[in-house]
Amino acid sequence: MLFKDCLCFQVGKASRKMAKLTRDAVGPYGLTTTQFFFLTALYEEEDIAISALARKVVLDKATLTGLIDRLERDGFVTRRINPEDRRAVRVQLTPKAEKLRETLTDLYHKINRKFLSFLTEAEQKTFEQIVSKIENADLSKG
Amino acid sequence: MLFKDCLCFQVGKASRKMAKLTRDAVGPYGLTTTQFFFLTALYEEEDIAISALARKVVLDKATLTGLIDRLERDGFVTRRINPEDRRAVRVQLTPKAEKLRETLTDLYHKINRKFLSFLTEAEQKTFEQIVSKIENADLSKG
DNA sequence: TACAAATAGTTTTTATACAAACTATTATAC
DNA sequence: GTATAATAGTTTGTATAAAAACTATTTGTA
Repeated sequence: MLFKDCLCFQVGKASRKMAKLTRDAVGPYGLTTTQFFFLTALYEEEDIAISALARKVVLDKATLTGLIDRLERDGFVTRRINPEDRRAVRVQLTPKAEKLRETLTDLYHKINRKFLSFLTEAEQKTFEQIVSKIENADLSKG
Repeated sequence: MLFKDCLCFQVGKASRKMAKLTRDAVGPYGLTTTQFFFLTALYEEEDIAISALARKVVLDKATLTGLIDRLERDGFVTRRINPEDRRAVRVQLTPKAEKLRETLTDLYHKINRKFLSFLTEAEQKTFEQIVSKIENADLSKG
């Protein structure tokens, strides 16, 4: 089996390619791919805890600390401590981010439609199955 | 369309998951996922130029500089300037890496077999099509 | 042959990404 | 009611990952 046929490598390669295409599309708004997706998740559900966001975007909470730091620095989001649980920090969209809501949401849908347009319906379905199988994968067993 | 259905996000999520599972498997050998795949590529074809390796693993040459730096530091590879073209640098495996060749190659095949075992033959085939389509994707057109 | 263009790698800078250790707060157990 | 465990985020350290600018070398060309 050759290196290029490795499933993990192929997924990584595809991921980098898609991230790059996305970055090219969202760069003009001063955003990286990850920042763009994070904002999209926030547009969907605002003022929620960092831990909830970490689960939603499937990234480590330590990764979110830095991500939110930079988005806060660039004026897209704010942090507010939840007075009912002072350990928990909630993230809010700033007016700057609200002003971009429609534009970025449209762009998000446009990018995704574009990616999906490369695949047939059957491929889309199969792909979701594959992702869900990988999600639940466990190398240690068997 | 909800955030979780985004194709790019799903591929990224799958990629991170597979990289993590791989890391858990190769960590005991003092290697990261990327280092492991890079070594695997070298086991397949040694003493080739960095630019050729960059094409093979589909990473930027700047990324390889750091990757090779660390593998050199940890005694897995060496750099040698090609006397026929003194711009070009070739990468060699050290005795330490050679000693691990069979073990790591076996592990590589084992991990990949495991990942593939989660998918049906049809899914494997479809998956390759999808990756190849993404590879050639272009968001700007259309 | 001299000089521009191309190529190969590195450096610098920035942004993920995560493990492990840490602080602060809240929940639980006794 | 206090010690302990659990939870929420941050900090620290390390490793990707790539864009842009840079150096060195080679190639192409006039």
